[in-house]
Amino acid sequence: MDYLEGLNEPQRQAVIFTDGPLMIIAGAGSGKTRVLTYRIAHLIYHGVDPYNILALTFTNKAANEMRERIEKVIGEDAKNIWMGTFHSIFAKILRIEGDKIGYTRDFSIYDTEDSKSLIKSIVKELNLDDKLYKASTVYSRISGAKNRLVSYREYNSNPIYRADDESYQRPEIGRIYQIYQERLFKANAMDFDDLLFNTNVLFRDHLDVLNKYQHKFKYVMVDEFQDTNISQYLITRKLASVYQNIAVVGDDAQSIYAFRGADIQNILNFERDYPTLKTIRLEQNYRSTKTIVQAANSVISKNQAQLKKNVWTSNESGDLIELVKATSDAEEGRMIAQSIFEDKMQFKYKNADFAILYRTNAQSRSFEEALRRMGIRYQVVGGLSFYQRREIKDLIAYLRFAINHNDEEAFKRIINLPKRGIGDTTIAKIVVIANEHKVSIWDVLSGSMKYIGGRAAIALDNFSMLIKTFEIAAKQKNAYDAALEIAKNSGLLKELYEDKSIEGLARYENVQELLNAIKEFVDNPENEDKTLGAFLQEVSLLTTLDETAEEGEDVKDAVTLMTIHSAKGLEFKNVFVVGMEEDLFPSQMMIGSRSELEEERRLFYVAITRAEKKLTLSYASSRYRFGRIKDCEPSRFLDEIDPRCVKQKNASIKNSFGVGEELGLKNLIKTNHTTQQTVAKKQTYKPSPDFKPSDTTYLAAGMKVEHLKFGYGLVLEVQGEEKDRKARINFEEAGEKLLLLSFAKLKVHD
DNA sequence: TCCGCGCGTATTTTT
DNA sequence: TACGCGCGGA
Repeated sequence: MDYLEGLNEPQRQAVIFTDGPLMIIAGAGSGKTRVLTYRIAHLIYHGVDPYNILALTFTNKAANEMRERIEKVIGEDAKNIWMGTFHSIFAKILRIEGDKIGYTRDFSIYDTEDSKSLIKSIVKELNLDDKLYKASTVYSRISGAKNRLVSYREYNSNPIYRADDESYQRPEIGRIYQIYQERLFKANAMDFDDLLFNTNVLFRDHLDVLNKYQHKFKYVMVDEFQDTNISQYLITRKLASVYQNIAVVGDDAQSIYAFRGADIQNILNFERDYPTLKTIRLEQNYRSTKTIVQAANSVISKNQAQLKKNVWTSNESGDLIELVKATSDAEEGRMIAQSIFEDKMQFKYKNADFAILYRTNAQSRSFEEALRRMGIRYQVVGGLSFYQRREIKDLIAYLRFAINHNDEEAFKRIINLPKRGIGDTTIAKIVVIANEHKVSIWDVLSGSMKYIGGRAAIALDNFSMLIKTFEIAAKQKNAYDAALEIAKNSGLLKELYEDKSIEGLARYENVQELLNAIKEFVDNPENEDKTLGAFLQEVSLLTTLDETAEEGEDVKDAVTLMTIHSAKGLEFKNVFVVGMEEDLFPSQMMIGSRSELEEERRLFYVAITRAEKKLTLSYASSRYRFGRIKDCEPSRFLDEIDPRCVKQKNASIKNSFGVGEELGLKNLIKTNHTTQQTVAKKQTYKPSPDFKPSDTTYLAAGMKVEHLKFGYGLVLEVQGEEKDRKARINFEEAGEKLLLLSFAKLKVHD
């Protein structure tokens, strides 16, 4: 059993303790994946049928990686392990067993966009105020309920929920929830949360089914246990209740998905539910330098809610953490890019040894620009997924509708695409009629003469005939041939082809790329089922993170840019955690309560612990956000790091003069904050009530800011020694340009 | 029904 | 900024 060699004692324990409940508390960098991999290999090596193993991971990527690693140890058998995300595994089971709860195997999976769109239509139909009942608010409320296994019936019968909603002036959420659920069901569709919720229902109401899977999954493993919600926890508990061979691996310090219903409470419940539980702590960090581990520990120790553990390392001390202060987001980008460039030169690093981590996707821009300018290759992970692009969603909607004629959201997307002269009025009418007559959308469509009549009926009739041919294609042909036929005959491909704009060209190529992906799916010998339905199943649960994993063939040497959330589970030699500013990180929306702040702190902990050798933290003293410049304070998290781990590196310019104060411009920009909207609209500057003439600011050396105009940029008309001088300052680069101005000033004095 | 314009407003993380 | 929505004209 050579795979046991090289493991430390707790790791070895975690691998060989196979029978009975086990909880592995795995600190960052403690070799968790290795342990999980060997554990599964160990089971199979000792005669356990891979088919009896269920391994639940957080991302598809994690599952695939683990499968590959297990394959290296035990070979082909690894293919038969049931390994995947909660959502994909239970979607698979629901495909098989869904008929018992009223779904067919072709049910659609609504993504968040579909769900919100459905909520939007319901709010409209109920004539509710869509400002009050914003789709995102309603969605998160419903989602939260489902993750706690609260059905709409309970929601509506329990006065607590209603009282809560009423306190926010939204008493109708329960009603929307009910209609939303009914509409999903009618559409033969489930949203993400339903995949878990309905699995719970299935196992609760159909003991024979539960029994079948309880006996099938003799060994259950859950990775990233700290990120599971109640709904997921209950599923695993049920599944493991016969054999009790359940092993969970997690780190409470890395729980960063509470916003999605993840509950650290699960760890505590786990101890309560399994009195014979064995707990193993993996505390030795193999990844990072002493400095980084120490910094991470010092930060996380500020949290009250945590399990005690002592992460340590025998690695070398390594470099101090560098703290970079920049004056603007643009400068931050340049400084980081410069730093990467220098480190590459000095230490012969590859691009791929660097990662830039940020709190929000929108922050990637300044780094992209700076890296591009320096000719450093980079890849941005996350953001808008390929499968979320409009044209891709459009074609997929056609494919979905060909298979599931009741898919309301797919229907709404494609019915008038390309234009068929069927407008919003008709679409709304169809939906309303379907609901009033208690028939499906498809019934209304195919019987349009009866239900609608008139001119629209002809168009609808043609459409339903078209869909029927697609249905036949989907049934008789393989996924690729069917998709190609649909893309062509729907007119979608033609319309995109005729759009010769740059975006249009890109969209056409994207659709081609989707078709290629379907072709690959069909050609892949590992896929037995080559139907369109099978492809859609694969695709509906893919995320942005999975895409980069699949592009593995042409791995380019690139700096990685991504959010901290996406970085979980990854490691890089050099990590930059950027935008370390109060309100940005921790995010201003998150610091309402202690627990929210603590989640942000865990996020910071995750960021720090991605680094192996060198960690750099940066922040800007002013930042361009949402079309305006904002003064920024350094993040409180910076003060929480053990000061012995940090050394400062200032922007060279920033030292000489503070942008705002020195030039008096801070006031002006601040004043402008209060009148932002007006300014943007009228394109002229309107002083706010507290803007007194005395606020007119002297730049220096007789340059007087006489007049301010805000439009696309900030226009300063400067009067003084150089009477006619005007400086046009683009908002985006204001920080930088203002500095240039002050340089100019100095030169005058010379 | 469709299209374009202008306005207002939202800004987190992802299965 | 950038996106979505509503309104008005064709």
